[in-house]
Amino acid sequence: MTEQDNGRAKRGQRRGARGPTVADVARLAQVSPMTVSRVVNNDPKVHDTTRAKVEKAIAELGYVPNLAARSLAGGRQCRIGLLHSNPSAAYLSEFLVGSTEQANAMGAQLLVEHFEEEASRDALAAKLLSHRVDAVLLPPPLSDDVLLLECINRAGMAMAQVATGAPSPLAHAVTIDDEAAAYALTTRLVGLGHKRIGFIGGAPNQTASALRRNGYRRALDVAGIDADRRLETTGDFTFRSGMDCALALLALEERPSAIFASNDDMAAATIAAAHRMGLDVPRQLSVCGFDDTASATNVWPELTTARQPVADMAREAVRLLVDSVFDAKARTPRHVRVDFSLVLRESDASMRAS
Amino acid sequence: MTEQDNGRAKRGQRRGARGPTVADVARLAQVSPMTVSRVVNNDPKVHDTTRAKVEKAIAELGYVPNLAARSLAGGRQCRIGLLHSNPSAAYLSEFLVGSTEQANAMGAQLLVEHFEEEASRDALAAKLLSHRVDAVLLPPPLSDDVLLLECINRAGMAMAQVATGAPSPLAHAVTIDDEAAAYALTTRLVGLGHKRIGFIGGAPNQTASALRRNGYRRALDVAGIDADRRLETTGDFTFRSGMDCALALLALEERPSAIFASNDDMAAATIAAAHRMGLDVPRQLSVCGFDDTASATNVWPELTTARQPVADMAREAVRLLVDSVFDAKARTPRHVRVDFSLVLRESDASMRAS
DNA sequence: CTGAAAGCGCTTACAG
DNA sequence: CTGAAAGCGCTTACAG
Repeated sequence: MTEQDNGRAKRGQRRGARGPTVADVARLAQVSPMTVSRVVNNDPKVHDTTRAKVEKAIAELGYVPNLAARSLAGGRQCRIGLLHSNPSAAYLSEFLVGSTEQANAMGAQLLVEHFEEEASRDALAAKLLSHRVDAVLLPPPLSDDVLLLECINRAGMAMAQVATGAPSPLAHAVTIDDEAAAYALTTRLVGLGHKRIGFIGGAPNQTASALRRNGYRRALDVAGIDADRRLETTGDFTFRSGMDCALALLALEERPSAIFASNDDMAAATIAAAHRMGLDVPRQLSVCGFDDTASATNVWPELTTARQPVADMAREAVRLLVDSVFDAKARTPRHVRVDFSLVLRESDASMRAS
Repeated sequence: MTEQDNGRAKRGQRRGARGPTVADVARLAQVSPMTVSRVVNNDPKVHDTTRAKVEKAIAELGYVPNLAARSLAGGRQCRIGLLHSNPSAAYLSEFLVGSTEQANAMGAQLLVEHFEEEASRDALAAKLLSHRVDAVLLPPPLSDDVLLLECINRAGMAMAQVATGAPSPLAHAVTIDDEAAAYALTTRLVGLGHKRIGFIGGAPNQTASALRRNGYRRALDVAGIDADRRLETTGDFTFRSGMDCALALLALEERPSAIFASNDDMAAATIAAAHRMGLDVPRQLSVCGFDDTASATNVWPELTTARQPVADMAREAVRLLVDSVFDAKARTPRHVRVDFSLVLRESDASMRAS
């Protein structure tokens, strides 16, 4: 040992231990770093004996791969831009939880960006590109913005539309069967004896709105109830619009005995409107919502509604995007449909002696 | 050129262009990569002329630093664990938006983890550690979980408590002045002529609850109104608890003419309770909330409330954490207090001929 | 099925 | 104020 080797750090040398690396694991398992990498990445070609040795060493050292090194070496980095403009905080919250979770699990980076209707779509695409975004996640209502889809597609980024009623050939899509869910809920109201069932539609620029309306109409049709167009109103998914529609419906000469609102916020508003007019829910008016967000249980009585698994849908969409970024074969747009369910609470009841 | 240099890729060579690198910028600007790095990282020692040249080259090439390479080389990686158990989706949504935004801006990775009261704190700390989490972000009510704070502290991770009433010496804290906000709101009600003002407190295990109660009491005291303990109730920040408390208050012999609820969900429930009893809000009952989350505008009438800038508070907390991970000097716990504001809407009114 | 070499894009630690 | 060298921890592209 010369004096120079000693005492002070060598040139170019770095400080600080930062946990075990592939090299440490390789040494302990008596294999090459390459083999450790294979085990970590589930390469099926590794021999079982070797794999066991490596896994033992990994457990012993508490090895966790360094994501930064992995994405640098792999040349693969996946940045997903999550664009939101959704006025419903309850929806967005669930969506964010699901998507961040999945993005972390898959080693992707999530950039959350607010997008205003009035903003320029081209400027947005340019911004995403400058942030090196590979793929874009679109919750409603942006999942239905055709101009935006085209713009992002031109910029060469992959896309996933969540909860759209009109999956684009340019994008992945994750949806529930909105028509069937609305049909099921309306049929339930019919089953409870309701014949005059009011409808509050969602924003016309969201394609799912039309599907829900179709489901409502079909249920009435199947039940042999004559459609009365005066019972159909159109809101925009906000509480305020729900209030307006509900007041209009309740002011009708022949007042409906039940109202199906196309989301929970508007259903909550319907209950508020009923109370405002001195009507008891559900005794004098049954109300159903849609989505089963937090709003469904932040009213009294709590809402009977169709549950849309928002967090799961966000996870699935992230999975589709990450796969298409990392694997060219997964680039073909896929449409995944997940199950909805009916959640029965206290806002609806059967038509007895009214 | 030999035949071998040509035609096929050299050994060890990687594929695909992935955007300009420091080397590209350096070449164009005719400086070393090192200088480019300095400019990008705002090193003040770079000469202005040099800096200008480099910045021009950066703009020309549209250079964006590769975060993976940066954190690998820098040896600095910052992973922040966001632990949540908040039942309020409206609050969580804002919190998530703010924290993800800031984490991205600072090149930190955010891991979002749900934590149940019943779960083991030690197991949680172990899990965070195994995910290489450097710092933990705690929104309420976890920001008040002293056992959790101790546990995370023992594991050596930095922490930030958001919206706590009791900043720990072990953690950073970002708060508003809850006492002052509650005082301001109650004083407003007094100014409107109310003398019997009901109070719905938040969960007793959240320290901010006591502060809000103190503010309420002090306002009455300053106004010279005798405190009547029957007007004080305790909820747990959920809609349901707000409903129970409001019904109890409205069943009082001498009914209050105003109710101040410690968050918006409970205030919304108070309005529902009033309607349920046939009382007009605000004509027969004034109601105030706290937080100004989405719930404040998802009721009719919309709530007068104290605005807590949740997203900004989350951003500030992330900033404190990232700084303490990267800079030993920033490790000393800091307490940042941000401003609240009063948002006046339609749920309160002056006491006229009742 | 396994390994040796080179490289991903940046920054640290020096030395001028 | 600026630069040459080495290294961060992993994976790609080969070659056995």
